[in-house]
Amino acid sequence: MGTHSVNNPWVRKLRLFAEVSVDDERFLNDLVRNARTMSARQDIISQGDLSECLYVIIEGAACRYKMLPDGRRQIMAFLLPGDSCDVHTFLMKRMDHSIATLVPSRVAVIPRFAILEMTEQRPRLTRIFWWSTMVDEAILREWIVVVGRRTAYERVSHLLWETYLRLAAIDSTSGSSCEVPFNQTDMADTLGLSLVHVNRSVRRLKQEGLISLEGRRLTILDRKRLPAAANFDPDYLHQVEMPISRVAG
Amino acid sequence: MGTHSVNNPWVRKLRLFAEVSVDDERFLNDLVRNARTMSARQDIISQGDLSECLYVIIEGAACRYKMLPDGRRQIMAFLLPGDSCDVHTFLMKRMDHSIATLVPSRVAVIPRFAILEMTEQRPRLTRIFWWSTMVDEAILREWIVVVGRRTAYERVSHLLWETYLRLAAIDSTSGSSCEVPFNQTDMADTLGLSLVHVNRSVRRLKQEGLISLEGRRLTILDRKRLPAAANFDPDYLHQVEMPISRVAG
DNA sequence: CGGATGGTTGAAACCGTTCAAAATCTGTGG
DNA sequence: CCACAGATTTTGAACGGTTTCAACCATCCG
Repeated sequence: MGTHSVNNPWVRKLRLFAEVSVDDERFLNDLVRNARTMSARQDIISQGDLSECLYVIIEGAACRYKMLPDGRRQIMAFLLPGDSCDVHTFLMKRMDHSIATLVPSRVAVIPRFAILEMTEQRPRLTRIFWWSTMVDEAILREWIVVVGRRTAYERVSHLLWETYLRLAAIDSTSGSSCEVPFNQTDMADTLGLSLVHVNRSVRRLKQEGLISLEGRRLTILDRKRLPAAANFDPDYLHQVEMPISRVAG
Repeated sequence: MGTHSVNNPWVRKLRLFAEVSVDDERFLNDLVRNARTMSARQDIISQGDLSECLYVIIEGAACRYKMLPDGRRQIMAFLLPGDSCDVHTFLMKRMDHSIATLVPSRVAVIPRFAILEMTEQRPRLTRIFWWSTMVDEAILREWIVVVGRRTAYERVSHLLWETYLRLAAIDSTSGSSCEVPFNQTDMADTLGLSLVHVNRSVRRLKQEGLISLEGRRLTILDRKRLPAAANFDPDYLHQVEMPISRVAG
């Protein structure tokens, strides 16, 4: 009935980087027990809040975003099951951005003292945790290249391929298909484009036979040409090379 | 002759976040002794390199950047005296981006074992260090909003004001003037704009009496209207509020 | 003084936006 | 099973911010 160890997406995510001991796993499972159920499009934390807990996505998906005074929105990250708002963040007094669910989700709320306990008593686990935040940062850097120096067509290809790879790493794909956590409006606010132009770029990708996308169901039709269209750098996701060969029995 | 403690910009930078003990200061001063002198426009580390050391800018300035196969460049961060490529980075095997000097610089090269020693024996210092990487990340996130959702005019204003504030925090301004570490081509590659359009936005800022910019000499002529033009969020730099009141005697 | 680097300007072309409307899909309640 | 509202996707047409191309100018420095 309760959460099974193997079903704890946090553990599964961290396993992408290194072995997690049975004891560490128990520790993480305890932390995850009281997960909060949230509906779609709800703030987990809002800009200006004091962040006193660490949030980990157990099920569903969320995004980090910022609003400009006139209503323009920019999404700066997607959080998938096993992802957390970085350890750092909650050490800072005030949030300088918001995090909101994109779909109905379950979010574990981990009190500050538990993390402090971890950093003091579980150095190995802490290091694995660090590693995962490094990858988050690498993604952030790559996104700057995406919005700063890529065309609309490249941007859309890039986001779709990256998302597919990230979902694949946590076993959330079936074959060449997956359920992306965003709609086209979200894509626009992520890529620094207008909704209309995102739609046209998607259309072109469909017409060229690289993808199919119906609602949130994405299917990769050409695993070579899609990343090529994005000018995709195969290196920045670091971890993704392992998980593919990882394939638990 | 040698580097004086008070002149160690690394210590000065970390002092923006919290007290640094005399002993910790000595430790940092030792690390900084053998700084490497570099000319302008030279890679400190290149994409693909194994990063085995931590680099700290002692004098001058550098930038983190990434190239696309066809030569497009995107700058993802400016590193000022006291800044380091994050602790994280050098724990990763391969660099997924490059770091290069922008002007003649001195760069401290700190071996891996020294950092490991620090993280194990100097928890307080390690925490301060962490804090500073948090701010770097916050800047990174803000830059995504800059390139993703702001107009050219806003972007240029934003970069100039942010740079002025960061230089002010490390006592590298004289009154309303400072020496920015980049030229207009660098600005273009930072803001996701063409050189020509950066130039026009700068011209407009001059005409409107918000700034003066001759070569790299920037003077803020209107401390209210410049950040307003940028839609500047006063919060994301977190640390800057302290340093201003800090004013060492 | 000549060569290099960085800044400035004009005109035309283009990529992406904006505005506006229609089509499709989903869930809800009658 | 249908009607209806709300959200999301799709399409067309006109506009405009930004880029590109192509000069020209200024400054620095050996």
